[in-house]
Amino acid sequence: MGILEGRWKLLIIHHLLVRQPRRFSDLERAIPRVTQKMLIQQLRALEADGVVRRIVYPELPPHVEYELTEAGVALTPALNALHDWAADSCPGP
Amino acid sequence: MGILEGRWKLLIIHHLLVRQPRRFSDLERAIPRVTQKMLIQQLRALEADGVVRRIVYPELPPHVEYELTEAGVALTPALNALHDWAADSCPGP
DNA sequence: CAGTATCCAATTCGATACTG
DNA sequence: CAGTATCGAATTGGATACTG
Repeated sequence: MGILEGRWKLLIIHHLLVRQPRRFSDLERAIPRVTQKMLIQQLRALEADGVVRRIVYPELPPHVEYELTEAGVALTPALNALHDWAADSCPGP
Repeated sequence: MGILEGRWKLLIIHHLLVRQPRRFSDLERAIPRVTQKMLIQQLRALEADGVVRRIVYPELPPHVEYELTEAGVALTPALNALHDWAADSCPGP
């Protein structure tokens, strides 16, 4: 375990679950306060953990897409459960 | 969100779900590589987040127990889902 | 037993600038 | 567009010693 550590991984996976695939700049826009550095760092980590797949289209300008692997998609129930919990237990006005 | 960050929180909650309540030294033994400092630190954070309740028995020697609040118990489905996912997606030989 | 207190190393994170 | 490089600040984590 420990695969889901880091402030951004859950958010990244969440946004990939909402819409797939996503381009790098797409994710950048979807997650407002993340820096490029953190985004790429966490994406690489998720890739290394087998949760995210990186697809490069050798075009100009560069085109890279990210999508969830099967293992990544399999996180859906867990993320939903976490989301529900957060909605119930961390109510905001 | 971000309540579950930190290396130990999920472990602490897990052990509290397994058996409640737990004394401090209990948790210390249950989580081998945690230091006292980190354990108390994370427990305080969980307490502040309303996930864990701390109960002090004014005895000698001191006696303190920790248990999950309702919000903490409500994490059960999420933790189970994560556990299942880990079992499926991070297979070890 | 259930913590505190210190000190120090390692890691994380953000801002900024630059590149193919 | 999709990164890489570098720096420094902040946070986190561990070891150790001590206390009511």
